[in-house]
Amino acid sequence: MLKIYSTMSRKKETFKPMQGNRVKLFVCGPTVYDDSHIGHARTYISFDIIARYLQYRGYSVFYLQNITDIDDKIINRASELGVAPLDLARKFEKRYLEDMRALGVDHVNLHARATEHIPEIIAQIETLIEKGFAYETDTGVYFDESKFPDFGKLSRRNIQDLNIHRVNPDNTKRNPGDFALWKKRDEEPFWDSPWGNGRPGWHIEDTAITEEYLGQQYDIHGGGLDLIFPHHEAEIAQMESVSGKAPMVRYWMHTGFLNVQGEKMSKSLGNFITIQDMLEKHDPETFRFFVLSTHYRSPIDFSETALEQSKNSLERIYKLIETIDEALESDIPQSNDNDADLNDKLTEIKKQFIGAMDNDFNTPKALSVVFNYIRDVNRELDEANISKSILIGIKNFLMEFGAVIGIDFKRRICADDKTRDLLEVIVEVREKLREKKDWELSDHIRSKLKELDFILEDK
RNA sequence: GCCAAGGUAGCUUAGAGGCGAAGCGGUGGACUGCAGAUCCAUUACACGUGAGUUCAAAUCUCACCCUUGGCUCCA
Repeated sequence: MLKIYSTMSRKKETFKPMQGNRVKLFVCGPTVYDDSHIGHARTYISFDIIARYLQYRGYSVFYLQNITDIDDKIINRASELGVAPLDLARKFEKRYLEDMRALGVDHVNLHARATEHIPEIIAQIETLIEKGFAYETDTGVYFDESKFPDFGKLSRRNIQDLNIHRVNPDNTKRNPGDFALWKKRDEEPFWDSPWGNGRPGWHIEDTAITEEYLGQQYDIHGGGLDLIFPHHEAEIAQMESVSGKAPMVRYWMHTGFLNVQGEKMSKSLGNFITIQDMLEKHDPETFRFFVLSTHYRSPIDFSETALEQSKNSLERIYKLIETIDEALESDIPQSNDNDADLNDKLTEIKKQFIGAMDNDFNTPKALSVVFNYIRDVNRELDEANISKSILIGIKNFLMEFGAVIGIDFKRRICADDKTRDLLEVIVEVREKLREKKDWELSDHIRSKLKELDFILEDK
């Protein structure tokens, strides 16, 4: 039975989709004004694994993500660079999508741009005005926080506290905490609206997009911890006011922050790492493993040593797959007396794996289950007490596990055909030397190959 | 100030009243010409401090110490 921790209740709740086994999942996408960083990667890998696991458990998942391609940050950055805001947004959207592909994050079914949903945004704002939740001033249209008493229910704050902290109150607003639905602007880019030229506020694009594709109520809404307030709070206020229905979503899921060597990642500290920077030094698989070795809600600390540990741990799984493949090509028996026991064991491990993941996607626990099993399998292999039929079952399980965490354990071979042929020749020659017990020269070849990043291991 | 999350072996992380965790790393052994991988053993009487509840506390309660984060730019 799958349980999901919901930020709304601050408890693990039994997961039950609104509609049979269909899961409607929305995760807040990036504002595309700069390259994505490894914190984004953490969040989107986490939700990628969550979507994958839901599918593994038999749910039919529709995973929707917005692209915020109109926003003050985009406009500011574009004017610094002297380019058109929408051109800048397209450029970074493209880079974002490339980064995600490189990381194996590929379970989003639909990306929806804010600027392609202006009519839906305007319609929602009109409804909010009609229902008395929003009002127009000289500078824009604002959501009237005082009309939505539930404001703050997700972040557990009260409106009084919030009003103290408002930094630059727009003095046309009724309450300091009221937030913009529509900003009246005559500078590009702007769209025509019932309130004149302008552009949407920050929060409205998500509710317009989710209402369009998922409806007024849906199953899971995800994002980084930093979005709880004010972004998700504003979304709830907008959507529940528009629809008159609550809750807007049944499960609110938030990922913890990624820190760099114990500190928050920020440009001023000089520890800001983009996904592209990170991928120059590390495999995407290593980074995915690093992400899933910590629970998605906990903070995770990025460091070179942590990545090194992840790389080495991951190696253990690759190694076992290789060993199994070799065993399958050898002349071990198709089946033996030990099969029944080992089959039971495998069934038990699968159960434990599902048990771990069903507990709010506890990937570290799932890993420990898998690693425990790997040691057992290695022992059986060492004792040569295992049949082909069992090995096939084990390999299938490992590959299935890989599919859930988004890592293909079939090792990628990067070398081209010619290089591979050349390596074959070298290995063959070295084998001859070893037959002649010319250890000095064969060790020399092995160490030279290692300098070129080819690891040669004798049986 | 207000609100969170956390302090578990050398490192990274799970667990959340009884059955002593997983990986990485170190050391020793088996195997190997050597190395690597693998296995075994060990590092390891693990749970921030002090009190309390309990037959039983890493887990519950209280106090305290420390760390990090949020408080309308944020994944």
